[in-house]
Amino acid sequence: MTAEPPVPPTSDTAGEPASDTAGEPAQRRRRDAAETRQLLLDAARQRFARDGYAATTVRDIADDAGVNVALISRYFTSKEGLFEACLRAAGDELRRTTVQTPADRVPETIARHIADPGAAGLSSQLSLLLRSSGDAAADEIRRGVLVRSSEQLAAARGWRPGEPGSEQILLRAQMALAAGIGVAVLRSSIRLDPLSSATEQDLVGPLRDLVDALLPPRES
Amino acid sequence: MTAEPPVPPTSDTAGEPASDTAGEPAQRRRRDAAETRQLLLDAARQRFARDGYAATTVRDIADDAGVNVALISRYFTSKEGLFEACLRAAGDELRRTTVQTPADRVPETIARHIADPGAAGLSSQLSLLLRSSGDAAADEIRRGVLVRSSEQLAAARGWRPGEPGSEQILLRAQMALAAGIGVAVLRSSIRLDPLSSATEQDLVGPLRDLVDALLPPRES
DNA sequence: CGATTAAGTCAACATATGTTTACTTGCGGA
DNA sequence: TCCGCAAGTAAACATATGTTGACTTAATCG
Repeated sequence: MTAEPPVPPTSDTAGEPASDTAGEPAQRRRRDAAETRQLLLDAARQRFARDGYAATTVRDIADDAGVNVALISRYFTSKEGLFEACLRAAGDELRRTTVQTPADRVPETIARHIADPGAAGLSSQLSLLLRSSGDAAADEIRRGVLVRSSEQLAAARGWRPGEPGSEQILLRAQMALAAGIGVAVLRSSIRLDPLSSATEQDLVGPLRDLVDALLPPRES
Repeated sequence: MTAEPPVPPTSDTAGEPASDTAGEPAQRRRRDAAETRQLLLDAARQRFARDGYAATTVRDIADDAGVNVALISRYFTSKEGLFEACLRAAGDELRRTTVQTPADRVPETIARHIADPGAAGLSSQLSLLLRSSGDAAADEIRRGVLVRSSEQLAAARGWRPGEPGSEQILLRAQMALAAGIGVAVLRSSIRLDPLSSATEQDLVGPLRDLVDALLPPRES
């Protein structure tokens, strides 16, 4: 329950990039634990983000990935373990996406990634962040990701930890994050029109207005 | 599958108000189909909103309501049917809450209701709206509720159906709705601090900024 | 008061699902 | 080339869950 058993070399982003949609990638090496692990991770993230944790079965994930169900238990201990791995990956991806953006460019960056309809995009990662498995460990991971993300966003707009008046800024950053997540879900999972068919061009303006209103670039 | 069988007089908001939290309401008439139906509806909405559809079992709901499991099938045909009834109720409640607010007061109204932590509050109804059962009928109901709500909000800010340039306004209204839902979920389900411990006072300012930025009170 | 009917209970069933165990197969080094 | 071991497979198991049907109990009406 504590030790992750045979776990392959944990190389993120395996050699063969997972094909975007159905159909295995041209030809894959017939036996490659790292790649198989990654295939499972990608399939799981997509399912979990779109359908939620409980509605997703391990057989669904295994079929999507084109591998055997038992490998989920082997590589991730359990369905819970796989979910936690997805959350961790989402956290990494989120950090990788938004870190080192010039601070005043943050809203556009977010907007551009939210607009991306791809299954591997940030939109999918954001949706994942409000899925819950009921497991305490997973909840803790998700909370950590959300806290870090909102702090990062808040820091770009003048928030400093502990500084008395600036707690407001963190609160507003969390609301901006919540808004982004809400938009992502209504777009990709619920498919509400015209929101879901809006292009990046359509979204970037309103999203900038939203973020700037919550987190004014200058003083609060 | 099409006819809702014995269905009692469908009196909404039964005589005995459902107790807010655990513990049956003082004394209830021992056999009252309408009240039982309402108890189930309340318990189900709460569970569905907090935990999602698949993660909620009919036995959970029945236990919360203090009634027998079989009554769910009797009164709502199936778990799906109960979920659809919850969505319909959320739609009614949402309409009832936001209709006939002076248009410029909409953000405060929404803010005040989102801030309400009560299980019966609008916050719970909003959270419910992004839960999915995978069933097409339920999806259609939810889409209808979301469309009506966003159109109502958009209309308060100058949107007129079909009018060419005003499609923008509808899009922005949907983003505002998405933001509200995101905030509600992060507050009540995910419990992200400091967002989840913020008071109505803390929320109303940022929320007004958010709505006004997306939907300027005057011209677009 | 007695019978009729609706409201509620109980137990069982069929199935879906997470997980494990024993087995097979292909890869890589000696 | 051959052997050992990791990678993958298949089938079975235990359990949880939605639903049903037969039964019991309390209201209501004559």
